[in-house]
Amino acid sequence: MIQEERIKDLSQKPLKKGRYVLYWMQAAPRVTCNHAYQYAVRMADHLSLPLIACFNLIPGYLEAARPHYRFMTEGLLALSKTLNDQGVRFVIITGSPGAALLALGDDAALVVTDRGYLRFQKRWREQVAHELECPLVQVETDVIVPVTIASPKEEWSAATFRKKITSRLDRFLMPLEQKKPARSSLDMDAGSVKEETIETLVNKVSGDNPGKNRSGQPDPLPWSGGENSAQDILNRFIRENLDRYPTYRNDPETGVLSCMSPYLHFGQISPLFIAQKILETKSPSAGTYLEELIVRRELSINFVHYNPFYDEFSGLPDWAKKTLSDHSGDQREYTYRFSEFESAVTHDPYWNAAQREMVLTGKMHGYMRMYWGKKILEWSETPEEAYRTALALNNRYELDGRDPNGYAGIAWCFGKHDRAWQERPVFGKIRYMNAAGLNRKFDAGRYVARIEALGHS
DNA sequence: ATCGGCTCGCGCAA
DNA sequence: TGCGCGAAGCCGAT
Repeated sequence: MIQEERIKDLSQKPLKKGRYVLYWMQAAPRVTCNHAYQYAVRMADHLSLPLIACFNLIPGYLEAARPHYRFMTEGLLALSKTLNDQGVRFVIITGSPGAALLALGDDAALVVTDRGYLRFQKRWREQVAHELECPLVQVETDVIVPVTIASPKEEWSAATFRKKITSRLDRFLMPLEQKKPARSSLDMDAGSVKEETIETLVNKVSGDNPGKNRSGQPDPLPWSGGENSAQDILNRFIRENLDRYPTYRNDPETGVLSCMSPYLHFGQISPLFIAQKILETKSPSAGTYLEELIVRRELSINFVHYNPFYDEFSGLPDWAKKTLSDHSGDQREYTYRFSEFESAVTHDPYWNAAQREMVLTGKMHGYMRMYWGKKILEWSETPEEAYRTALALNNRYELDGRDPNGYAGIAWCFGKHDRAWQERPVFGKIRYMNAAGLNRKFDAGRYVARIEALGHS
């Protein structure tokens, strides 16, 4: 079922006479459990037209984050095969955002797309909606509950948001029927559009300079992209670790996490699909996992959607900005600059291990992310600088960087979605964390040893 | 080991 | 306007 609240006509233009329906697949490059894809299939069948799908690569991203680009490309390679099996031609285009897409859109009766919540994703869709001659219809599929339905405003905390979103699961946590289009588009031409072949893309990322990229991050990272990989990892998580999840999710040495965040970030798996699989197990641990997947994840989306300053210090709540500013001049026991944080050379072996885990694997353990962010706040000249450092490192090295969860996660370290605590130097009333806390939860020494071994292998 | 206090502002009842 | 509630941790008292 595709709830009408997921669907938004972005331009209110009349249908055009076209050769096909185009699904501009951007935030959700997957076939399984994709409301936007299913909407496009239905519209194509309804109009008796074939369906073509396209993905627009942004060149600027390429140089900045090679392992990320590779992960995405692996996903696209698999996706291309799956789409072809369904009789859908898949066109990959590059070049400045817009131009090639508009050319493809020239021959379309309508264009369907998925929804993103970050500034550039919104702007991009607005611009394309404006410039296309046919309608652009957006279908929201990377959330269980559409963002504006979950709440009409920026939420204060998980507590205020939880009631609202859970009350809407009845309607939105519903299976989506998977249909193939009736007509094939495999032998259609894409007009004047300059296409990238998958082979070219793979060569671009694997040909020159394998091993390490500019940032010192291994290439490839120990993850392979694509919806099949995502589903395999999910199945293994359910089989081996879901039951232990509530007890051990804060223990990086037990390794019980689902590791879905990179796949969710790139849209290679659907949160609805994950939630259904988890619920099917009837495991007593389902509730704890779904709290993270639904309440926390969609709270992050609520944050970036409603807060225009989601990536700056100024987006924090007033009490947090005030208390941090009050303590801006406090003496810091240690201070480091960006490059020192980046190369993991602080005095703290736990912090360094967390930073190295992120660089070496593309995914820092969730519990360490809190400690890591708190310490950047503690050891930077100013809270504003700390905020920039944490966000830049997160975006550069985490495979799930530049995700709503990343922005909300960093903001949380600085008080967002949290409460005030006993006032202390540097932090003010922001929640404090220290190394003793790590050792209360797990054997932090073993964690350090394991990460060091990773670096030498 | 376990427990209460720390502290804020939302959201609802009056 | 007032009050109950919740919140991914620390710290010190028991």
